[in-house]
Amino acid sequence: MPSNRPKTGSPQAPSLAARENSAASPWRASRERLRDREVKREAVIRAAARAFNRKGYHNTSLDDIAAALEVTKPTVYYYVSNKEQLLFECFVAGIEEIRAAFRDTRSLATPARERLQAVLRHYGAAVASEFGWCMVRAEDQDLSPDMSAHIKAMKSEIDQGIRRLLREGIEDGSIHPCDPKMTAFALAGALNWIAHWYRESQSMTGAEIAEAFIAVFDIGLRPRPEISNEDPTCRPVRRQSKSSSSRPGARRSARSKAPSRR
Amino acid sequence: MPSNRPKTGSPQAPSLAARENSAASPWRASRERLRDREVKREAVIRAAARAFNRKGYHNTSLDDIAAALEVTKPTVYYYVSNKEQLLFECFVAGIEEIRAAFRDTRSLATPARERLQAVLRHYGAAVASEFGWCMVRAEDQDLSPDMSAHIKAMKSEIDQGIRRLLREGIEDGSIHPCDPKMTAFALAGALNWIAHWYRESQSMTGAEIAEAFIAVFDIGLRPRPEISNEDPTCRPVRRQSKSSSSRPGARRSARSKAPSRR
DNA sequence: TAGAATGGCTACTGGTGAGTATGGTCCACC
DNA sequence: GGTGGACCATACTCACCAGTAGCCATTCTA
Repeated sequence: MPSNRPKTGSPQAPSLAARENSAASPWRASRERLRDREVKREAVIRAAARAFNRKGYHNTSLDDIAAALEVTKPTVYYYVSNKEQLLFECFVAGIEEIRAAFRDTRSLATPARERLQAVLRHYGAAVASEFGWCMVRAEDQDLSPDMSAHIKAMKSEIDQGIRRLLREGIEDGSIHPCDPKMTAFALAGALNWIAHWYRESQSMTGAEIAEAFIAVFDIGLRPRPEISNEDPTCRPVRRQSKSSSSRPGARRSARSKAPSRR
Repeated sequence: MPSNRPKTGSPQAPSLAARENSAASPWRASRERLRDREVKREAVIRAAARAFNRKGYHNTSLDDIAAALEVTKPTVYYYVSNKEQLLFECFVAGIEEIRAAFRDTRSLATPARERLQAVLRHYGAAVASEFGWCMVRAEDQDLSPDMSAHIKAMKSEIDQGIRRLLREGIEDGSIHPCDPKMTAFALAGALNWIAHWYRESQSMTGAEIAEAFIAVFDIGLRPRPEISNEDPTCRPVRRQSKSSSSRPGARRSARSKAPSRR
């Protein structure tokens, strides 16, 4: 195995994405004697994620990232070794969420379809998160073979996890027989794509989008005589601000004004 | 409206993607007195698409593209005005396929669900084509506001087309009531994502992948008592080379030990 | 209080790649 | 047999940006 495999910062840390989302530069706090290298390092990574998200990896210079933090480029290099590593760390921060989702559901005793849905909800939330762009778009071509291999392995792990849940669901009867491989591709693709169009300004959260997608995948397009429009799983997604009338086809009963949890 | 909207080369040409796929440089032919500016221009665009596809937009220099054609950079600039336009042209070449699919199906008298499926089949083929990467990945951030707006408009047109088919399907009863917006996102996302993982070496064509996805979307994950496993729509996807027998549906096929490519 | 970390800055290097100035060659047509 | 234009190459310019050298200030430690 390669001796210089990329360091993941603190691999066992609870997850960068999970922390509270302070947009302010911690350098100000540093001046107030509060210094914590790890906090700053994470701020660098988070700033990078935001910049990549907004302008793309190649259109973001380390000067941009430094400027966002009100420091200079060498300061950024004080916390990360290079730009590539920055992308890698963002990727890891994003995917860690999904891996956690798999760990959490593994112990549940529910049918596989429900466990799969729980995973997909987390998946959607992760993709719509600050690190979603990096997780989804980190390209082989932009990374060294080492890191590329790492990323590929982690992606494959997620893919295999979904396939496994599908197989289990087919076995326990909670999922209609299908080709696990292609189905996993379709599910992951739909969710990954969220990173391409989702902006935080959107009226829905990532989990809500995932919920809507799950409904689509669950029911399917072909009419289901056994499920009425009243079924809550095919309710229209709720919208917060704009055209509140989402006029979903059919009677109107389907509206049901999804009880706004949260 | 902006005076300098990007020229699309020959907008009414049958579609660049449709032509035969000659990998050879036409400059050799040129030496043999056969000169056709348009043919060369398309060769440039196709070479660009191939390079973008393989290495990404930012990792591809115009020198690379020129080298692939056995010419020099100024020659490339003789046919296109800049790199950005190259990306734009590739995008247009890809999306034109999908627009054609909508035009073709518009006249059909079949239920909307079938028309939608026809469109999605074309969609999948287009995304897996040489120009798929460019179509799917052309980023706002890499393009001038002008071109970005153009691309956004074309993408929106496709999106709206899918939503319309969904609404029609809900109305004519061929599609189970759903939220057209989110469903369109899910469908398009799954198909778009093909561009991220598909390589021509794959054993399936784009249309075959689309077919498999359609089956997933059509039936849904939740078990359907009214559809047996024998139903052809939930057959495992056929593969060409390896297990050549398409061995449709049925018991053990569900496992299908998805031949771990590579 | 020396001196060692620590954290940050200014000011650079070196490479890459988009785009161009200029000029040569071949052909068509007069 | 010369002239103009289409086509393509050599050989640049210029800007941007990743990454670094070296120095300064502050804080911690002995």
